[in-house]
Amino acid sequence: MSDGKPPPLTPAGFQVLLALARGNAHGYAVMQFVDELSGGEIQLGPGTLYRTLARLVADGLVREVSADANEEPHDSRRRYYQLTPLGNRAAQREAEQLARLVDAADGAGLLPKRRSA
Amino acid sequence: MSDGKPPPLTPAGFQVLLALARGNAHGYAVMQFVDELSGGEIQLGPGTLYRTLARLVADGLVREVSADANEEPHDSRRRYYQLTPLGNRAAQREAEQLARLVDAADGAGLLPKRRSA
DNA sequence: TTTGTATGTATCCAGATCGGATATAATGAA
DNA sequence: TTCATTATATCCGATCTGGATACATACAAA
Repeated sequence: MSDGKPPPLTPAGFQVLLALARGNAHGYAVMQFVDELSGGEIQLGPGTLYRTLARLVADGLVREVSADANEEPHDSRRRYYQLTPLGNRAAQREAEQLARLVDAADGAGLLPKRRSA
Repeated sequence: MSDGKPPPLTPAGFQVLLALARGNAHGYAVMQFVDELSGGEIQLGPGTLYRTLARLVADGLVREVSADANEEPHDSRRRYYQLTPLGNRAAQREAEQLARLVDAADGAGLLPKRRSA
């Protein structure tokens, strides 16, 4: 089985998993998603991106899949990736961890007007 | 001035700033706070902790202060730290960044029952 | 056809960061 | 005195990152 408990995530690793949680994507699209979501403040860069993808595949959190056919012109360079069940659980764990952090930040008055109600 | 825009934060750096946002504290207390907040899943360890504190001080995000006198027995080993205004802004920025990430994770269905309403 | 630009993946390197071990010392209780 | 806990500090190997570089395909324009 590729199951058990997921290995610890790096910050870049979570960014990639989060992008893939919205649907299968190829590397370059992941890069753009991260850039847009952060308003340009976080950028992966090719080095970190493809290295991270390779590690996630090696750890069983992500797998490569053939183009979903619903893609338009079919660009032969693209390599698509998909979350595995293990990767999904890892992303959930990390998201909950981050949510706890955000709650604490909110409680410390670091956020404008959040979930205080 | 120590102002301008705050330098980028490392994950460990934010953990420390978040702990200090709740009030001045000494290093060991910061370590325990991080451990408890994460339910034991994140541990700083002395190496990362004191190295990070030194860097934050060097960057002007944190300053050392004398024991607040409201402390009980007065342990001469303890060194207390306090957020600077710059450090507070850096923590705010990072907290907002993380909140955006958590929102995205929620939108992708990675969180149990969050702010979806 | 040729040229040029954007897209897409991949690897390499120097520097930054981290976890854990180790060292040292003061505190407080037995 | 003895001992475990608290507290700070430094060192080392391993990991992670950003940016440069390289290379190839797609596509539009000339």
